[in-house]
Amino acid sequence: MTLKNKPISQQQRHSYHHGNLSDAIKELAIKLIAEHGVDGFSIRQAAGILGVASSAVYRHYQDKSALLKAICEDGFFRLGQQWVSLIESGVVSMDTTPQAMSLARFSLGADAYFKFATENPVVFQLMFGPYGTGSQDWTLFQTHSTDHPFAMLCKALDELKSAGVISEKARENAEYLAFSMIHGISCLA
Amino acid sequence: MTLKNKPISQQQRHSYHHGNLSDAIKELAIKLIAEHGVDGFSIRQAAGILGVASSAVYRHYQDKSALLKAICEDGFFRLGQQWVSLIESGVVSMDTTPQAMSLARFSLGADAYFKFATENPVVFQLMFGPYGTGSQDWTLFQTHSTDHPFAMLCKALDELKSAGVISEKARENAEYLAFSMIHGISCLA
DNA sequence: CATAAAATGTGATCGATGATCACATAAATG
DNA sequence: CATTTATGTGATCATCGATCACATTTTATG
Repeated sequence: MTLKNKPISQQQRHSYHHGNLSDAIKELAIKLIAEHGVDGFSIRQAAGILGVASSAVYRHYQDKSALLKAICEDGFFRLGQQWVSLIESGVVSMDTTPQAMSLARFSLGADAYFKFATENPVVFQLMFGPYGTGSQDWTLFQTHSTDHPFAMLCKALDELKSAGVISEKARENAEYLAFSMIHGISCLA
Repeated sequence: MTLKNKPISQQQRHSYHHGNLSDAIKELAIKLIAEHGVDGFSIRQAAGILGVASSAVYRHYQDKSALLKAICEDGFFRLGQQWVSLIESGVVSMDTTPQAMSLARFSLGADAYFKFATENPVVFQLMFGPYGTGSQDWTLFQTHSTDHPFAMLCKALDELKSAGVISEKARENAEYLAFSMIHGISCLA
């Protein structure tokens, strides 16, 4: 969803319209889930804290699971962003050979992934839980946005192949193996 | 919990006492969760299917989460069992060197883990979800039973070190890395 | 600017759920 | 056989997710 226009910090007093309920409830949900667990989280309670009727939430999300899924989408988006910004931060600018470049880029992906998992444990668990990729549909993975972590991983692997760091054979379906390893490591962090 | 005495298949008609509600509800829960998801599962519905009052379930489990946690414990127990039986199946008996032995044993652990994940997707997801190791307490990991998968992994790694396959340095905290990798790979299967 | 349309929030309400209770019945024990 | 313990029943409560007609605010349109 990529953050709306209005400032979040502004605790606007009761003016019938909340102004940014769509984002505020996602933010609050993450906090509440961290405290009371996923199934300890209720839309009613969250709405109450925000000083809003629970039914108002359903203007923005069809469902409780839709809200949680939206949080997951945010997570994938932010993870991709952090990966990009890590690459663009110029850490690899000193390297010269394409081999070293592609390797560094790949490694930065793992770093971003790991960092995200440790800094956003709730969202991370949600992303790969029943509401994220663990859900029935894999739409969260099938996005073709170039910013999507999975797409970026594929690109990083392609670069590794082009640079000759890994063989054509090793490249085949390597995204699943690489993703699994990075994910597994991040899981227990 | 390791399976009670009575046969499960026997669909005993209404005799006030169910006879094996404790196990039957776990078994049914796994099926229902596979169909309707974790939060689509309700104790009432499950009890109804078993022809029993929902309150009866609370004689065996304090809580809904207690029921799910029990399913996770079963999962860890069975996973450990399958690992052991895989080792004892004699697949490695032909190898002679301790190096090859320890390596084979380690590899069998990964096999068992992967096999379990693919054959029991619901339980596996539960085991590492909010009710398993993802929950607040890590008691499911802190068990000192030698049959526990994590304990067995540590043993397998110790064997690798003793056999000289890996160095003392590489052994340090390797259980976390190894477990993470195996887990990550099994996750996406 | 006025007013219609769209977006957002309200309060009431429904059925289902998790959980607890006193009570009933079966099984185990001596 | 009698008593204790394990197990199941039905009623009940508060809470939840979700939907509804209606109210209010914002936005767009003539």
